[in-house]
Amino acid sequence: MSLQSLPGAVAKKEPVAEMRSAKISESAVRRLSLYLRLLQEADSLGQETISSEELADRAGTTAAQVRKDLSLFGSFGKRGLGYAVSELLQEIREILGLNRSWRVALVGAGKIGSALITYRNFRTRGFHIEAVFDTDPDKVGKRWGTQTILDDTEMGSVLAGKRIEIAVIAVPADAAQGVVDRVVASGVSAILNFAPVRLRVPKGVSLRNVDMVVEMEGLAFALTSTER
Amino acid sequence: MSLQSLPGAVAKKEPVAEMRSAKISESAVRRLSLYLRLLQEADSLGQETISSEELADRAGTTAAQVRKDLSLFGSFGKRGLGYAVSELLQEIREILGLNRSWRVALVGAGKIGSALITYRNFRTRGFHIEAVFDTDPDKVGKRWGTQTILDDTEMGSVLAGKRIEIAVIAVPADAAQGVVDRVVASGVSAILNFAPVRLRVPKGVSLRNVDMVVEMEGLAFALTSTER
DNA sequence: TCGTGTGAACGAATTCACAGCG
DNA sequence: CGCTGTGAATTCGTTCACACGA
Repeated sequence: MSLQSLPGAVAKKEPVAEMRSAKISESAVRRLSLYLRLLQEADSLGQETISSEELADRAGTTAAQVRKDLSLFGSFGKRGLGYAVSELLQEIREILGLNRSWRVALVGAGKIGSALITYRNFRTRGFHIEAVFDTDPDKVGKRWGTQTILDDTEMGSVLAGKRIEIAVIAVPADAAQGVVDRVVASGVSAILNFAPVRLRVPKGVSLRNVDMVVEMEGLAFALTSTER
Repeated sequence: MSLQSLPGAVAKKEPVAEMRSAKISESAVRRLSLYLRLLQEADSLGQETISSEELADRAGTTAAQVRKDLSLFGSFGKRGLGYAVSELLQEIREILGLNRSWRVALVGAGKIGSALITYRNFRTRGFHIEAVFDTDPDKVGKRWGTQTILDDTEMGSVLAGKRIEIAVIAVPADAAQGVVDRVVASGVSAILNFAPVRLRVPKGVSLRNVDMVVEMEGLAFALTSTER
C-alpha cells in the first residue's frame, strides 16, 4: 500500500500491512482498538510522546502487554523515549484497517438500530451505514438519519449492489439466523450481532456478538460469588 | 446461606453456592450464560435430557469444554445418559445467581438506554430497572416505560435508598467516569458500561464493557487481514 | 455400553527480566 | 540512563483420553 510513498518513513523496521499473518488473538486486537482511542485522546491534547507504561496505565493493562501487542506488528518505539503519539496512532489505524471507510448495512430498524445509526463515533471511525432494512411495513419508506428504511425483501440485491462489507444484525433472536444466511449469501463477510442467539456462519465470515444479557448475568455471577 | 434447609437436596453431590471460590474465568461464566439460554430453549421444546456433546454443538464449543465448565461447580450429569435439562437449567440459574431479581438503575436516557428499557429479555431474566436518570431538563420528569426519568442530582440518594445493585452507564464518554464514581459511592458494586471509555473502578466492583466501536474495529481488522 | 467427570497434556496468552539501542 | 523489543518462564484456559458409574 502507500507506505513507501512517505519519504520520511524509510527507517521504519516493519512494513506492517505485509506482516506474515501470525494469528493475532482477539484480545490483542481489542486492546489495539483501545490503544488507538487513548492515543487519539492524547494526540488531541497535544501530547507528542508516550511510553508503554503510560499507555498501559490508561488502558488498564501492563507495559509489557502493550509492548508485546505492538511488537506483533513491528517496532514503532524509540528506546529510551517511548512512542511518538501521532505516528503510533497512524500505525494502529493501518493495522486495524481504518485508513479507509467500510460499507455497513443495518438490518433491523428497532431501538438498537436507532441507537447505532445516531452514534457519531461510528461514522467518524469510518463505518458508513449505507443501507437499513426492516420487515415492518410501517417502518419501510421512513427516513432514518440519512437513510430510507428499505424492505427486507430488497436486502439481497441491495447488499450485493452496494457491495456491503459489514452487516449489523439488530433483529429479534428468532429471525437472526435467517438474516445472517441471506446476508452471507449476498457477499457480506463480517457480522456484528446484537440478537441473543449463537449464530452459525461459514468459515471465512467474521462474527462478533454483543449480548447484553450475557454481560448482565456475568455481573450477577460476580455479585453472587462475592457476597457472603 | 439457606442451602441445607432444603431437605430434598441431600443427594446432590456439590452444594454449588458453597463451593470454594476457585476463580472462575470470565469466559467460563459467559459460556454458562449461553448454556442456560440453550437449555431454556431445549426445555421449552420439551426436551428432557441433553448430552454435553449436544449442548456443545449448540453453543459452538466442545463437549469436553462443557463438562469442564460444569464440573467447576459440581456433578450434574448422569453417566451414560447426559444431563436432565430442567435440572441443569436450575443448577446454572443457581450458579449465576439468577434465582432472585436484581435491582438495576439506568444512567442516561438516550438511545441506548431506550433500547435497554424496552428490552424484554432483561426483565424476564430478573433484571429490574428501578430508576432512570438523566441530566437533560427536557427529559427529566418524562415517563419511560414504567419509570419516570429522574434528575441526575437525585442519583446518589435514590441509588442508596433503593439499594440498587447494578448500574447501567449509557452516558457520553466524557461523563462516564464521573457517573461511575458517584454510583460506586452510592453502594453499587456492578456496572455495565456502554460508554466508549476505559473506566476505573475500585477493587470489589465488577465492570463489564459493551463497546461497539471496538467490535467493529475487530471486524475491520479481520477483513483487512483476510483480504489479499 | 454410553457419556460423565477429571487428571494430565497441551497450547495460548500474559508476565518476567534483561539485552540492546537511542 | 531509560525504555523498547523479545526470548524465556509462567500462568491460564482448552483439549485429550480414559477410569468409572448409571
